[in-house]
Amino acid sequence: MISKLKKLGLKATPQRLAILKLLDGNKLHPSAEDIYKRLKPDFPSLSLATVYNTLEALAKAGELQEVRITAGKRHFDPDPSPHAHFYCRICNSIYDWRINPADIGIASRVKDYLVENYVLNLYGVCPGCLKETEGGKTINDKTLFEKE
Amino acid sequence: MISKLKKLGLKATPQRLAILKLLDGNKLHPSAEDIYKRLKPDFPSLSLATVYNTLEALAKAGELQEVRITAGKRHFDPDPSPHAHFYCRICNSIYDWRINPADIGIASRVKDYLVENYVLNLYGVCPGCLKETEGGKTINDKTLFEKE
DNA sequence: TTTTAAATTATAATTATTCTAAACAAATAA
DNA sequence: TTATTTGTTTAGAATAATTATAATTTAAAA
Ligand SMILES: [Mn+2]
Ligand SMILES: [Mn+2]
Ligand SMILES: [Zn+2]
Ligand SMILES: [Zn+2]
Repeated sequence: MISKLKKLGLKATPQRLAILKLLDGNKLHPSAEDIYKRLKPDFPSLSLATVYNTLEALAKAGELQEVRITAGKRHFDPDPSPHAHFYCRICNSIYDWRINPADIGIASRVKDYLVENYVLNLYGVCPGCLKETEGGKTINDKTLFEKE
Repeated sequence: MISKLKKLGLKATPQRLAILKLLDGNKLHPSAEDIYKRLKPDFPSLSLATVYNTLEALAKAGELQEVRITAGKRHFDPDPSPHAHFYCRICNSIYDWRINPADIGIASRVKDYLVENYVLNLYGVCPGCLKETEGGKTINDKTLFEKE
């Protein structure tokens, strides 16, 4: 992990190592503040600005991706590979949603546009929250696409 | 247009009519401030808060959709039907990108998730800006998907 | 070690958006 | 028509996430 930072030309500071360790394999898509609050007890001197600085450096290096799926807040994903995200409006969780880019059918639609990147966000209710409501209030069980 | 507002239970104020008129058929996906600056000369009393209020009321009524495709700013689209958007990093324009939802292949992937909505944003260079650079600096002409 | 360039920190600034409460005006009732 | 009600507009303050600043600290090179 130290060598990973050095490879990127970044100094291996304790703060950065702690952030990297927290993110490693993390599927929760935490916000900068999530990370800050989680590390602050073990790192009383940690500044929120450092969290942002580190996240930006890692993002620029292609080591993580930013996820903009909610209104005002960015989330961070240690998996930089292209994949979609699902946001549950009940528990506010973000789930990975693996879609083969070819299946989205964007490549064939490039027309005269140069497509360099894409973001696919899905919104709805996750399996866990759907179970919670079974037997209770009924949730509309039509998907957006069934409507059409 | 007056009746449209009344149908939604909204009073037909001059401000709202001006905003509706500006948006009608508008393909530019303006921000709240774009709208404000555009109308301010003809409406010296207009407040930015009114623009936001009106946009929120119209969005809630399903008469328009919000487009979150850039970092810190929302854009507004008088076309509430589900469609994707393309953001050109050169001219900062937002283009409509019509994709048949069925072609995205999300419906078949619903697994145990209830999918109520989706957002598909594309990023790159638009045809006009591609032409500008022809003969000049070369832009990487591979799409995201050709890489894979 | 000593040096130095980079990183961290606390705090201020920024930016888009939302809130507030007083003034105003459209719709309705008298 | 006039009065009343209720929703709307307005200016400006407040908020929230993020970014900038400048002094201090520290990792790593010399
Ligand atoms: Mn992810
Ligand atoms: Mn559009
Ligand atoms: Zn959930
Ligand atoms: Zn362009």
